[in-house]
Amino acid sequence: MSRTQKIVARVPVKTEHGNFIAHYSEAGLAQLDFPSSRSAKQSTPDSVSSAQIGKWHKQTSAALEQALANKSIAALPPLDLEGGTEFQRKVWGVLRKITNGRTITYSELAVRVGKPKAARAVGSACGANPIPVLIPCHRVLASNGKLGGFSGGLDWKERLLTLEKGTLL
DNA sequence: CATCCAGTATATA
DNA sequence: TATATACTGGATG
Repeated sequence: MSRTQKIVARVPVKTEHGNFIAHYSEAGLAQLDFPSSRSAKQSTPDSVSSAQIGKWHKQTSAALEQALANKSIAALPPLDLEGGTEFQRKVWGVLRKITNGRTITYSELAVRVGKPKAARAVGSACGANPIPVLIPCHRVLASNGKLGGFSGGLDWKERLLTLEKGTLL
């Protein structure tokens, strides 16, 4: 996928689970990365360069903390989903409707976007989700109860689910 | 129970 | 154009 988005700021978000990195474009929050490894190349994150981004970041931080504390998210900053196809945006839209602690299967998700046979494609769409946690891609399970996979590492998916469901399985 | 296969949207080589 | 995916349900051995 070609993210032609222009990231104007990368700001670290400190949480009890680590240092996430929020990427902002002119339109809003464009991407969120899990702590460590992957984006260890965070070349000196541009500091907050405008009041608007500062405001968005405040919302992002709050939302992330709430999500990681198993609380309902009060507000989200505008999301810049420019990089997604229509199909992917539909999938992400459905994901955002999944309430705290609830899970869904890839196939049901496929049904909800009008393509009951596209469970596999749904998996790809989830993987393309630029904003994990806030767009709960971790609440999607395979129909047989398996976790499937997760971009940020299966350990995260498990951790998040355990956190939300109290006890997984 | 282990494989295989088609159907589907995207990405990558 | 071919292959590989965060899949699934059905067919086959």
